[in-house]
Amino acid sequence: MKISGTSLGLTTTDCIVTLDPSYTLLEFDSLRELPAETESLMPESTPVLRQASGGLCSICADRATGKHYGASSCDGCKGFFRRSVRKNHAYTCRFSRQCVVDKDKRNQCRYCRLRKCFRAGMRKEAVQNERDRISCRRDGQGVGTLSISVLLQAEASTHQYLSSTPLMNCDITAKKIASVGDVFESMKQQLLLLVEWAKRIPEFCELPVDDRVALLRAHSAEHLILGVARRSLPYNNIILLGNDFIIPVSGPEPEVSKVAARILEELVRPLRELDITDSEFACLKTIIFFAPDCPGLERSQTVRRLRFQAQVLLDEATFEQRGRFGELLLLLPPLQSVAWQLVEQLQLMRLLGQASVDSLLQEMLLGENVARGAALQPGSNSEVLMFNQHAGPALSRDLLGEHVALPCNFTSVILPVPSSLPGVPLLPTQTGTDLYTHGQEENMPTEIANNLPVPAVHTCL
Amino acid sequence: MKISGTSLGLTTTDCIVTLDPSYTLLEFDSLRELPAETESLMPESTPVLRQASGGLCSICADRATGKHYGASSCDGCKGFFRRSVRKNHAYTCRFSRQCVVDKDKRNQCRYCRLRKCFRAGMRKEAVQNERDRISCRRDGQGVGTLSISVLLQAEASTHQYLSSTPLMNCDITAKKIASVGDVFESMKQQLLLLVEWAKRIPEFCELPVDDRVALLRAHSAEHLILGVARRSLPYNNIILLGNDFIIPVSGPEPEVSKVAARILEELVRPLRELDITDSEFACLKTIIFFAPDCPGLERSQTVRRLRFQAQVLLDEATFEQRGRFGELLLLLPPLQSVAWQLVEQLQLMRLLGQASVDSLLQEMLLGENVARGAALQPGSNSEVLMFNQHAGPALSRDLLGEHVALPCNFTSVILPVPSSLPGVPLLPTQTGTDLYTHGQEENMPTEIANNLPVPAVHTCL
DNA sequence: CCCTAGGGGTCAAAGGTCTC
DNA sequence: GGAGACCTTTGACCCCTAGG
Repeated sequence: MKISGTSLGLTTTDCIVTLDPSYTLLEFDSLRELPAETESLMPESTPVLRQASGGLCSICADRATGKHYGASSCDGCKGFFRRSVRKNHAYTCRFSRQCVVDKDKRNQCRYCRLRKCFRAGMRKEAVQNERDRISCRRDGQGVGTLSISVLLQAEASTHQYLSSTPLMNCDITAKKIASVGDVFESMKQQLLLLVEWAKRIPEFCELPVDDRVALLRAHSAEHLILGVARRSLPYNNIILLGNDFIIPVSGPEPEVSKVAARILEELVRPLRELDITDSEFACLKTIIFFAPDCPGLERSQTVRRLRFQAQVLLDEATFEQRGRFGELLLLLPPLQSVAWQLVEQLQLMRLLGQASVDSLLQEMLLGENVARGAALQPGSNSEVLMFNQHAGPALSRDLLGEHVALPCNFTSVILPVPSSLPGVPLLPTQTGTDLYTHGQEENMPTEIANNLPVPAVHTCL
Repeated sequence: MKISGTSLGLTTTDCIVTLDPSYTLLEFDSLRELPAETESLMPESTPVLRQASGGLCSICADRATGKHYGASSCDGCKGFFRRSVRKNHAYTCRFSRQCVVDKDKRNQCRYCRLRKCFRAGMRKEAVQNERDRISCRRDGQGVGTLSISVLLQAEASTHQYLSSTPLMNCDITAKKIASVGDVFESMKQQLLLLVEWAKRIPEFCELPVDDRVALLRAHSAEHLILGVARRSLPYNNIILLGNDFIIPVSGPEPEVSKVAARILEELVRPLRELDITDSEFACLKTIIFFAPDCPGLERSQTVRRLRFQAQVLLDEATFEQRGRFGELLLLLPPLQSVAWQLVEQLQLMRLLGQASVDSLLQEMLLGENVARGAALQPGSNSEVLMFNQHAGPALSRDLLGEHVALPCNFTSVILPVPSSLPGVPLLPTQTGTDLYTHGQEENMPTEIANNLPVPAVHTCL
């Protein structure tokens, strides 16, 4: 140490020369701090709070607040030294570098004050790097424009119907087992809520209408499954539908129970172990929703960015627990898998004539672009058989170069964000009402109704 | 008394201590792993893992004073973590949450420092409350034994055949377009390599044989796709098979090209944009491999832990780039989707009699538990039609309570870890040789051959 | 009985804040 | 923009205890 001593007063003789910015040439090594030891002799008996240390500042003889940077000093000299070193200030003495530095005159010559700081034993090495700020600027995190609060609000808005009926039948044993019709009914409700949910996300509303439709269709089955899994978290061996019906694992319908069992085992169980939070759920849903590989997407890059933002939000919401982010993302493959099985069951039931599939379900879940009430599009039978969310009609057409443009004449009817109340046909307060089949046109805003027939999803937007 | 400082500060903290709801909700005990220890178990050979040596703080690389709260760390990071958890601080990064945290800069961003504490394995549950010592709960089990170096070696061992032929035909234009037979041929090779790869992972070898078979079957199609995607990274609009044939997007076989197009678009492109590294690839493959939801798994929890270790390894390998970990994991759903389509194509081709599917392919890709040369198992036709990796025969039987025990009399022939050279029927040096069909029994180790007929996968183990 | 690892606490001296 | 009174954070250092 004492390297400064070696470079001792060599060049510092002319009075006008500015201090070397890096302070390496300073000769002030003749440290003679007098009162440094006094304080150590003093017992702690002095109850004076702050500048209790009985010493004096070895630079200006003000009351010292302790040792700073190597010298007993006051707060003023401490701050002065730190600022000088941090900003690498180069001061000049206007006189002959012999200025008096005391409590009253210490601000009259910075050059001489700094020189005295060094002489008193302050070392510039003791000044640290700038640190993080302490103050609290509560600004939301997030990379882009997506924010957790918006996502949480969107999520909350789609639950308002349920929560409005306070604690609606919390007793599971009192709930009725869902028939196939009840399941379809619930699915329709949830799909409509999904549309509502999406419309609460401004970034979604700014996409072209075709992209909006494509996104809504792309992973709707996964959203259904994810939603039902989450709703069922508090219960054991039971799936709770949105319309308050239940599906027991060992229910009457083997096809239904099969899917239910997988939901419970592969989704509910891990979700429960993770004890997923609302924020996490909101992010996960958004990640699933903004699917950049969704076929026919015009703004694929935008969607990719949105998904990126969502996954970074999730990462940030989970960083306290190592591995949690990954575990949450790793729920997506099984979710997709279960969703697939659900769609397959649907297809099968429709093929076997066991159920009439509503047009909304047909369009969103089965991926078919049907006009309401119109017949099935011809020529897609084999594709239905080997249905696959991605290889459905849309993508197949795409890959075969048979791209069929989605109807674009409905742009005018798109309501970017629901202004006040959701303008959607509402959820029934009592379950069991088929709110869509045959009864929907009347409930729709007239400007949409005028354009009938249109694919169902378009009418919801 | 010296309480002065604290008593003064009592009222001034509120603006900093913002309530972060997620902060208090984390209790998540089940997945507590300490992969931080993995590196202590492995030689220093891995160049990938920083935080390597045991004497360094895994947060800031200062000298560590021991393990604190679950991570080897210095006193500074220890104190920082305790204070942060105790006071429930919610920090904000002023930049983009990518701050470097090292000895010099660790105080520049508390958000990033705390985040790194968590990522390094610190757990807030380990911070005890004032003077009140709870159980000193030794972390006991759970030590992550998986290491990147082992995974990299396993990966390298399955490439040795290819790299032994130096730069084998780097000119793509000189390569031949694959016929359907060539594709099958390549798939078989790659599946055998997958078995070899798995056998290089000690943790895999310690699993019961039925679990090993189940894992090998579960996501084999995804491994094929992932491998081919990676192999094709350097090329444009072309899929490069393992046996050096190529599949152009606009090839003669529309069914094949369809899958190829998706591979290129949904996998090759993002992988190329990410510029995936060897370590990342190795982790990703392992994550896919250890699929805890795989039907019929006995040691499901063990597999889940292994996957957890793998995903934490990947997280650590990618932490420098924000969002990278998530983007990599988000490749898995499309990978699964493409794999599904591949399997569907296979099913279809077999149904239409366009190709004879080898028994290995049948077992591993189509999920059927067939004895070599035996006829198709009856009664699964409808299930084949709606094939689904999870809902395939095995799971269906399971769910229907028709669990068919896998043959367990082959335990004795299992070779835990390949001692020297892989003891598998080797890859042909020249392509086009069908090494499996009708010609395999002669190539197998005799003790396996004596037990014929057995499912193909068992014989490989 | 002692030793050690990893909990807990302390407080000098860094840092930052904010009004003149 | 600087000065400096005032408050927070950091981390080296030490104590304590259970498990070996």
